[in-house]
Amino acid sequence: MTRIATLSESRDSCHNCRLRTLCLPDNLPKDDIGKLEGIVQRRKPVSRGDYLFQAGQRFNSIYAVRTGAVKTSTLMANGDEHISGFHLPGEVIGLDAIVSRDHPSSAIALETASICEIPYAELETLSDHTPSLQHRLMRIMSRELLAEQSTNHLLSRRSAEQRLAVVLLKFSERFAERGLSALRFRLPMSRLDLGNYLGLVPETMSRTFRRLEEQGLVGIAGKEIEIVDSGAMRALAFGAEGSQVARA
Amino acid sequence: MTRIATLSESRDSCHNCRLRTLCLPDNLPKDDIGKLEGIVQRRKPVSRGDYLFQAGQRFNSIYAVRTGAVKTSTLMANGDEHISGFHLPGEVIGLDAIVSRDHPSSAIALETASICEIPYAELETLSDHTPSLQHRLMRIMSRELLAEQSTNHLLSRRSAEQRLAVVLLKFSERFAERGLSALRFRLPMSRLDLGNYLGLVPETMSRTFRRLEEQGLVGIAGKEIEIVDSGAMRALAFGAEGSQVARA
DNA sequence: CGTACTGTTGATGCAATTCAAGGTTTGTGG
DNA sequence: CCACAAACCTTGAATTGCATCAACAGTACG
Repeated sequence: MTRIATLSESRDSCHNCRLRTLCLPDNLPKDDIGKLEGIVQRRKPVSRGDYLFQAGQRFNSIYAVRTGAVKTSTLMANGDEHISGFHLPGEVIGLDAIVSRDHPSSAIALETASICEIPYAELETLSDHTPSLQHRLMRIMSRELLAEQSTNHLLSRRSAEQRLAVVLLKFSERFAERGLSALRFRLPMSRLDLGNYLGLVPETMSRTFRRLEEQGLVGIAGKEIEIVDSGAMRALAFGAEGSQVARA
Repeated sequence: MTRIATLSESRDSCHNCRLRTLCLPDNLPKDDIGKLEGIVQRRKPVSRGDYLFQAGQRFNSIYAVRTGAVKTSTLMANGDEHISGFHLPGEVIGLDAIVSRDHPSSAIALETASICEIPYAELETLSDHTPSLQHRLMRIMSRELLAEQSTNHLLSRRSAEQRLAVVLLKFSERFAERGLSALRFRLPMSRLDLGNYLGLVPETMSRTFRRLEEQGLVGIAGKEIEIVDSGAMRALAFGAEGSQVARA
């Protein structure tokens, strides 16, 4: 039951993973983390453009991002790609496949990434008699649901400037949660991909980035982003007047 | 363990509920349905406009729609309502609140509705030693995730006509799943609400409905909808050369 | 060290919003 | 059952924000 950690296990273990508070192990008792570790497979790093899985492929595992970044996308009837999300370290991918036999979307590495694979059958068996893990899974699903809702929200009747402001602030938050700077970061995806996600064409992305820069809200250098006036950004992103933090 | 069903229990029980294959009891062994029934609270019907719960309120229960229809919505920073979904009999509401202590959105009856309330703490305790229920919950969450994704998809770069066609076809499907006609049905929400959900202004809704009717795709009489040419509807909704994106 | 991908800029067109006003349905109390 | 208010829905005209088209400049990389 209690496994003796070898040196290499220790370096890679969920116990010591910097991301454990975001990922599956959060709130699990030490014993249960050990059990989880028993079924997690750490695969060799994937490179930019590699598929973790493809749409239509049989669902076997869910995946947790350890380093790097991943996008998930579906192919629409006319052959166009629709990007449904970007996934940073600590996030779990593939949960939308549990209900059917097959993955509804593809997952593609945006840059070199290391990934943990968790075979779902084994995870299910383990959680059958591990309430803490079960509760954690429900909470993660609920979190994903919230994230999707907020994306809906984002796409519904907002201007290009607002969409970009919202998404930049959201990335800022997500980087901060991972111990990185909230004010200076590097977007892992192309403008094309970000535009696709936001429902905007690349030309509009370019012009909108420029407008935010001209207004002194952000600094842009390729994929490097600096949030210059986060108050004004928040005001632009969420509603007409005043940054939302202004009210008690 | 095995409960003797009284007459009134029998009429209202999950065992006999017409919706059990859509709702929580699906795929559960008889015994486990019995256990589930032990914690389900059937409340007196709510009327149009009544809240099941309000955004910000403490999360205690999830809710299943038995009859009628419900919308969920959030209030945006500027005071506007944003409708995040419409819920028909057999669907479960409130799953987005599991991760936090509070409901992120409000649930409001669109018409007289009867609702089953399931206290979440009890559901969690029960599922701790009821794998079938646990698996069912995960599958329902996964289904919700898919539904949200398809809403994102819908809002991302599609014309008003396409959005309306997609949403009408989706309602058609959902009514059919519930044993109602797929070709003639009554939308439970106002055009205002449907427009809000689709990210369209009421004027646009009105014009778009009319255009679909003029093209002979649907028949419209207030909230009564008839799908006249479902092939053409599908072509418009998911099809190749609708209006916007026609490339090689 | 060129080929393909990604990003930028300007000119033009169009779909959906906005503004304005009138019509219709729904619900409520007398 | 009617009267009346409050929603809800429709129609037309003017406006605008984003897409499209076209051309070109970086940049990444085999």
